[in-house]
Amino acid sequence: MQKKKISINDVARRAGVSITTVSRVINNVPTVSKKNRIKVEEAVAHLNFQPDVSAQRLASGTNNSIGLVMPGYPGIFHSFYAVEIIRGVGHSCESLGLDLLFHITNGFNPLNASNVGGIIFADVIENRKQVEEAVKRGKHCFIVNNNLLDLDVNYIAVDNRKGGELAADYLSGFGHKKIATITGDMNTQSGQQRLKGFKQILEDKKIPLPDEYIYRGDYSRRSARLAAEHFLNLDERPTAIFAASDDMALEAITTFMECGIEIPKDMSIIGYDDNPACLYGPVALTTVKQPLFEIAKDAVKYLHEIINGKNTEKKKIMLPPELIVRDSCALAKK
Amino acid sequence: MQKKKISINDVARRAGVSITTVSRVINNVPTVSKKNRIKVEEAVAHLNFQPDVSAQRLASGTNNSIGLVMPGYPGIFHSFYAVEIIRGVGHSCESLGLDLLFHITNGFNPLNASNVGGIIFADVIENRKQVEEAVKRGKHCFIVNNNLLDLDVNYIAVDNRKGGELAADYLSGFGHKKIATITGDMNTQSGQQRLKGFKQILEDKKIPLPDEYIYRGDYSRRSARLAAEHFLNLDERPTAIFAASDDMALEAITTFMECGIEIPKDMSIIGYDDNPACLYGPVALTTVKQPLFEIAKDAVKYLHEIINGKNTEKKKIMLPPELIVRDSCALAKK
DNA sequence: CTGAAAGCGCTAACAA
DNA sequence: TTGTTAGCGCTTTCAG
Repeated sequence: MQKKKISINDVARRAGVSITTVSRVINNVPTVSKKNRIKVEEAVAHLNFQPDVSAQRLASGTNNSIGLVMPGYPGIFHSFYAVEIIRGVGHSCESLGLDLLFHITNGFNPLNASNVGGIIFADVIENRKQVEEAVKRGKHCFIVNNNLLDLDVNYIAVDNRKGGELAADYLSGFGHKKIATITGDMNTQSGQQRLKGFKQILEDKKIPLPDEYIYRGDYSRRSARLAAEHFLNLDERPTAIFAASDDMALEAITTFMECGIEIPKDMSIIGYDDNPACLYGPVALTTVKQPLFEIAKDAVKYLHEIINGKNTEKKKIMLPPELIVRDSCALAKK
Repeated sequence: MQKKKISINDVARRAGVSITTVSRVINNVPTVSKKNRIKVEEAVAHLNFQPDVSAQRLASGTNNSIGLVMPGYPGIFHSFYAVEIIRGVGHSCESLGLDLLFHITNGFNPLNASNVGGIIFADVIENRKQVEEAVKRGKHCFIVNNNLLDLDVNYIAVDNRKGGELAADYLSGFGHKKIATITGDMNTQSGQQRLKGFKQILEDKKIPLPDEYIYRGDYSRRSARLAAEHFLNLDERPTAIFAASDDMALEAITTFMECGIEIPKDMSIIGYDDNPACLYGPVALTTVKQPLFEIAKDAVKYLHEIINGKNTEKKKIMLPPELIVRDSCALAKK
């Protein structure tokens, strides 16, 4: 069991002041005499006092904590995406002094969010219901990486469609006519949108995209290896590939190299993420960068403002991705 | 701003009962007549009522939430370790109905843990002070992956030393006499212990271990690549390598293969973690497995019991690692 | 600048 | 089986 809890009363008694004064000191209210402030601080230190957060919340009606809801589908935890979001949200909460309630959801359980001031949804996959629920309850929500356009809710995302366009545009600019793609998980908006953008550019440029050039991956390394093997077995091998994540790009490169294919001489590959873990591979990877860490940080920052009523109009933020050119793409052979 | 909060009083009024009865229904106290229970449930549903967690905690003196404190050093978030722990703790909390407060620490800020029932420390690196603080405050703590033997605190860990021994023993059993290692981060207990176990076996078997066979890595892929290059440049190249993580093992393999070295024919490599992401690489990796997910789950389970006073004696759990034999090691050449 | 007093929303005796 | 009542530890008027 816990040690006997020491409360604001104990501090007040020891400092010889009222509990109100102690409360003022705790909350940095300026109207406290220096003398009393010092007495209280001494007592706090001596008694090792920490205020009871539940009581503070109940009394003040505020709640300086936010929930991070992360879809729990297999593999998401080994994705660069999830990890960057957790990092960004975590760091941001820490620096703002917010409690971070972390929730892995299966998408079905209802969310009891009464003990958080607001919620960040890191992507929305099978848990749209939860978002709707939370909005209905009047909770402040912020969606990351998904624009639930039909819902009137704050979001911040990177334009995945634009990212797919960037990749396709870059590869076709090298004169490639046989461009394939390893898609991301098609259950995610990011996977869908990247493919959509990619397709669009090829169509615009009248570059054919046969079905066998679209391999449905799922962001896992395993799927990328299978994709690479699939492309290798094609009569008309592609000469360039857009992988919807760096992880997949790297695994494809490794697979190709094992078969004696040189990158980028024989095969151009572009990834997605700008995952630093892929910087030191066999070839420096050309990729599409999305500022995930920053997005997560911004989401927390805005949500915090919204919770405190400082920023009432809905945020709808769509950031552009950025092409990072390195060494994994080259001109198409004649 | 939030919608006006609806409270237990509103429910009671609508259901035509006292707030006590409502409270009983919420908490599944059996002594409520079926009729009243139904009335209350109707009101709860109709009003969309969710109890205020802060008030519940304050009134009941219980706290069904646990804190997960994760050291924030660079790279930990891209480590298999951190991710597995987060997954394990997260899933376990969800199934037990516990709130999970996630805290990335820099090791210096004091931890206000008054709003959690207990704390799980995922490894302890530069934040030993925080553990001592928490223990001193009478908080229930559970340390994962670190046996702070001098502190009387619960812990659950895998025997890293034993893991190092397993690896060294396995490699030397193939007749290797030139065995090198890429260590983990030497600021971590895991890094230190794995090296210690590794050294011990070589010493026992009278296999020399020159300084240049010990490369100080830090669990990053980058360090493994540098290590591999270092070993390649040695006059006396090692014929076998123990990498303190699968990620590093894989990066080393990739680097070696780029230089035309065949695995395992020319070089045996054993990793650590049994990271499934490394299963589908160029060579199936022989490795030392540690059940991280399970450890994290157990930590939550025990902590939960302890918080509820069901299990008072201190837990000191040290699990053995397990050798997983695949294809990346072979007999030393004559 | 300080303190008394009235709650915040809920739980837990206790009495009925 | 139900309701009354006294807090849980803190913040916040409002007088002084």
